[in-house]
Amino acid sequence: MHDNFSKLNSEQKNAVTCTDGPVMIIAGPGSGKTRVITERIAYLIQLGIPAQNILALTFTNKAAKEMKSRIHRITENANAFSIWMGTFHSIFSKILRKEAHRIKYTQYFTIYDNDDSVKIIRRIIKDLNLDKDIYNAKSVFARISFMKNNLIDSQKYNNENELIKQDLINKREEFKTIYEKYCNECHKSNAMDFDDLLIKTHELFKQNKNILEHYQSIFKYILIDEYQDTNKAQDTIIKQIGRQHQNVCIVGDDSQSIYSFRGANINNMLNFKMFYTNVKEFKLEQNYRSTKNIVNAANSLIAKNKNKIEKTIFTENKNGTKIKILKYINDREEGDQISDIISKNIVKNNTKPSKYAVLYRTNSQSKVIEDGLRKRGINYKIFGGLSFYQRKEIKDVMAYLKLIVNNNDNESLIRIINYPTRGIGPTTLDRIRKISEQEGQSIWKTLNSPLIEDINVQKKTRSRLTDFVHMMNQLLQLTDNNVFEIIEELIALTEIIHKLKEDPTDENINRVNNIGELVNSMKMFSERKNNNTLLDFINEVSLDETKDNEKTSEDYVSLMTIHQSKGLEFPHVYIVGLETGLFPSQKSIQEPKLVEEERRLFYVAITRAINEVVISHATNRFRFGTITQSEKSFFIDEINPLFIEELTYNRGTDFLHNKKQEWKKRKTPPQLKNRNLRKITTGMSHIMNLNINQKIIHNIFGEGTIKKIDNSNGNQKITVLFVKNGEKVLLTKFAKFKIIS
DNA sequence: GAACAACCTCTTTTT
DNA sequence: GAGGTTGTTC
Ligand SMILES: Nc1ncnc2c1ncn2[C@@H]1O[C@H](COP(=O)(O)OP(=O)(O)OP(=O)(O)O)[C@@H](O)[C@H]1O
Repeated sequence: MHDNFSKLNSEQKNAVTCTDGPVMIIAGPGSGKTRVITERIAYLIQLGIPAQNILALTFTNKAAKEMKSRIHRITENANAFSIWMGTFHSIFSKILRKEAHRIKYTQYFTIYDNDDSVKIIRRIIKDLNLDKDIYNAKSVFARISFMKNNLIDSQKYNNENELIKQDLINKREEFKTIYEKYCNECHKSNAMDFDDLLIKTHELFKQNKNILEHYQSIFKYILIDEYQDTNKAQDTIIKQIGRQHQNVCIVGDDSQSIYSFRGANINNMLNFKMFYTNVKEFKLEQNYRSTKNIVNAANSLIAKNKNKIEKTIFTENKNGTKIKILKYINDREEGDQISDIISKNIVKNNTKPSKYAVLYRTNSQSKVIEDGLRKRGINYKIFGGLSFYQRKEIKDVMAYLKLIVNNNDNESLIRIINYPTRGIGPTTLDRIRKISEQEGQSIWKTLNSPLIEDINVQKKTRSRLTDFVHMMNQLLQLTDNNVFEIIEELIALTEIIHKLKEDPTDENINRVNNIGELVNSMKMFSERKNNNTLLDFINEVSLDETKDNEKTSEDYVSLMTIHQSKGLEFPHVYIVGLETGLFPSQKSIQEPKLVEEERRLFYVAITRAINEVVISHATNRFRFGTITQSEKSFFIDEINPLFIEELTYNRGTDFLHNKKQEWKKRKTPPQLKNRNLRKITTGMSHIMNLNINQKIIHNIFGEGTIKKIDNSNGNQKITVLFVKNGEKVLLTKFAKFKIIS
């Protein structure tokens, strides 16, 4: 009855057609999990299930986009487009806008990004006169975020003895106060951070039975991709909705769990069977994506992880070529040469740029690749990173726009009250904030009221304040105009561009251009038929959902972090920067658990490839304004040497025309095998002469006392209680520390 | 009190 | 390489 079924194997078919009741698919990369989800959606619609009753969730916007286009490919049914599909955050934000009044927000609430959140927390810490080194704003925020994602609010925190103990050890007695103040500040500003989008949804459903029932009756069929990366908040909301109809289909792979830093927990997936009744479980073992060599290499890598569900992953695809390991003298050379190889292969094999992807651990690595590709005139697109909308000048303009929609947004007001500079400095601002705090109202309310007369400032400053209020009031009138008119008026009234042009440094010219681009995109936005209000615009920007300019060509080399590449596939994959300290990250190296997660990340990277994987590393890298030396990542040596070949590059020769001579095989695989095995064993038997209660000083965690020493399997682990950072498990092989007693 | 320049600090990964 | 913080000048 359905053409595409011919393209499914029998297990996949079963998973697709088993539409009633809870279904769980745990399977390896490239085994068709996403395909099963998309086919299932098409199948449900074909069965006559109204599209509005289907909820399909993903973690990233890119995954959502990918799934939409896959559905587009397999069904002509126009209905398919009215399913609820998107990231958790975007779907929940829609629900929250609609129901905001029930949880004491208005539908115009602002969404704060991480920078906004950290700034607010920094301000709170300063207001409380706390030590900014002990209360590092970023780590306090990370901790708040972690708790929110685990549904621990500031009240529940009181019962979390373990967490309280950690904070005491870290000398952060006031953590709870900050947490409370932060939540208050957001609420008073009618603003939610990313995590609030989850926990407020949870709260909404918990407190309003009828609302929950309403959404249960809408979302009769729920499908979620990459379930291994759900956190507690997300898992709980799905349970709230899903328990009614039990038609929940989850798909995931524990070996691809790479988001534990934002609270993801694979136990959510593993416990699925306990919450729902009669869970049907499907296993997909055949990889349809990659060559045998790639599958084998990936298998040999992930075998090094102790923590995993055993799975067999095999493929019937052709053998393919070995993974190439390339070594360069520095990062510039790496970027340049990788670009060169891609550029030449595009010509040589007559392939499209879109068949190539360059993947990396950190966003900052994109720079050198970008330069190389641009130099050669190759189309490329960088995903993520410091996006356009995170640039200072754009955030400044956006802050005005957010204020127009939600004038209680303190954070945005503080951002722009003196931008462009208009003589309202920190002291004045502090006074206004104090009064607002006393009155229990937003800063704007204070400014826009007779209270402005009570602020203890000089005449001059007061008139600056009233000028500002006057200007803002003019802007606020524009709320319902079209977004293009708003931005034009905003630029005219604030003189932002005018002031930047007065001092035409390169940087400022760039800023003017960027603002120009923002104006352009708002112009395009304003020409939409619907969903074209300022609130819509801000919402899309905040959730990073901005539709790409249709104008840009589709044919480009993709540059992205491995995190973003999850769920995607490319014929040719280049993984750059495989250096210990970068990948795995310096911050992970010390804790075995984190190393395992990084290893999974590498696993994800390799398994994105259809035909070819090329891995590179550089001996010198420009980081932190200085050149740092780095060694080849030990992850490379964990791949069975049978599946890789290491090559070293001779500068100044031409790769394309005379491959054999340019790329000299540095080691033949058998030699390599022995060499590496020896290396790993010597590396492992790294046992230092240490004693319990010895004091050490660590390069990152500072002073601490050794509490436990574990010499089993030659890989010495020590448990250290740090004065400032609490207890950590370190591998002495990697940890940088000195013994001080 | 505000503005600007000079220093310091920190960069994992995402919504 | 961009934020915040500190120091100096107006
Ligand atoms: N039965 C099949 N026959 C042929 N090709 C298939 C089959 N099932 C899936 N594929 C193809 O295999 C590739 C991988 O599928 P898909 O992306 O759904 O896998 P996945 O399990 O979601 O992978 P990952 O977990 O790595 O994201 C896709 O190109 C898909 O079209």
